[in-house]
Amino acid sequence: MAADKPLRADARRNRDVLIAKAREVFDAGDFFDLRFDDFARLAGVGTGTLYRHFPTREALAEAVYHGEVAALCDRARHLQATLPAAEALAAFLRGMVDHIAAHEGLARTLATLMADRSGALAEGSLALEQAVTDLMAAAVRDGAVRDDVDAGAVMMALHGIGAAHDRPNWRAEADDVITLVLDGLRRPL
Amino acid sequence: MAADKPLRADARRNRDVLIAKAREVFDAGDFFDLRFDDFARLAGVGTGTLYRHFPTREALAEAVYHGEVAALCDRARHLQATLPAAEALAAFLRGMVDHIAAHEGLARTLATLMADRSGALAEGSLALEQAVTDLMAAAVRDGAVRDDVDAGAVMMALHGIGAAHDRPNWRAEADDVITLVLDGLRRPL
DNA sequence: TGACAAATGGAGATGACCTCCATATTTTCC
DNA sequence: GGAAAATATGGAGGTCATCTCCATTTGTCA
Repeated sequence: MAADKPLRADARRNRDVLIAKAREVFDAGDFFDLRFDDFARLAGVGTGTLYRHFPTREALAEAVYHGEVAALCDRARHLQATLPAAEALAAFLRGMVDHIAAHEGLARTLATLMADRSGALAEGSLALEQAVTDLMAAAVRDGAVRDDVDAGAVMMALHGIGAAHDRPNWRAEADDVITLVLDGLRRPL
Repeated sequence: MAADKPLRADARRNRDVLIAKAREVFDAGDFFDLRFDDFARLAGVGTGTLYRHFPTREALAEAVYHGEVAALCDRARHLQATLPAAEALAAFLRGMVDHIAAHEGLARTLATLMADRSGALAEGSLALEQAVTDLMAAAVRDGAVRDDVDAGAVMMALHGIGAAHDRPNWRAEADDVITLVLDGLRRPL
């Protein structure tokens, strides 16, 4: 996973085009209506090129997801540096809901692909989970959050939010989940 | 959705065989490794018969899911009739985790299919959501649970649990999610 | 029992996915 | 700068799962 070989110039260009186009199509929610071959044409490359760069739909999604996760992790670090721990955690989780709401198609597409039992996308989540772990650890140190529950549970709840994007009352319910999690995380008693 | 036409005897028999076999295959987790046509043969019917009864994999899953939901709803009613409201709610949610754990393959299969943006399975969840709504309403009446969060949020959290079945530490994290939800549901302050 | 309706099953059309390789582009080395 | 080696391209076509269609079988009702 460490050293990606130095890609040739045209290869790198095509790869970037594919990822950019994929993000676009994901966000529009049209990904599953599209033959994979047609996606290649849409991006202006041959099918062979598409398959060499991304052997499966999941591989493509993983690449898109990476960018997403990186941005979220940056936000987490920024919040942690500028706010008291408990507030940083709350702001991050509330912000996740905003973010998911703003990229509904993307979230839905990623959630769908994540469900296919490849587990490929789960690896991409590790960085995100680490960010949540850090936020929580800081809050525990401040005594604002219980220490007997770890980030995995929060990730599960977030996953539930992301996967349920077709519920009619999604936004309010998503906010409620975060409320429950945050209130549940305050030490009981 | 109301009046299912009276099925002919052989049709009903085949339908039942298909559902039974599907549950079996789901539970073994082999559903996606299997050509749909081969599933027909496995159940001892022709492909035409399979497709007439269940036009898609999702339709088949929905039928299996119905049975599952019905059983869970019965359990909810039983708990509600025999325990104080708050305990009934807690027992039900804890029991959901047990149930999912005991039918890992089934849960994973249903979660995967549910993610495919058909929303077909979501309808099947309505009865389950109603059961949770009832349990929560009773607990609110007892003053044991806050009244500003409704069942939808709990459903989301449960969905997250069911969808994340490949996490290495699944069981502990699932229990933690329930803990957070239950503690979050106690009135804050 | 006969006649009508409902259901069956599997052969074959359809179309998505992916491989393969002759050609084109980039890089390296003198 | 140019030739050889290495790397990447694209799209034609093979493969295989999905789904349709209808001649035949099975069940129902009077």
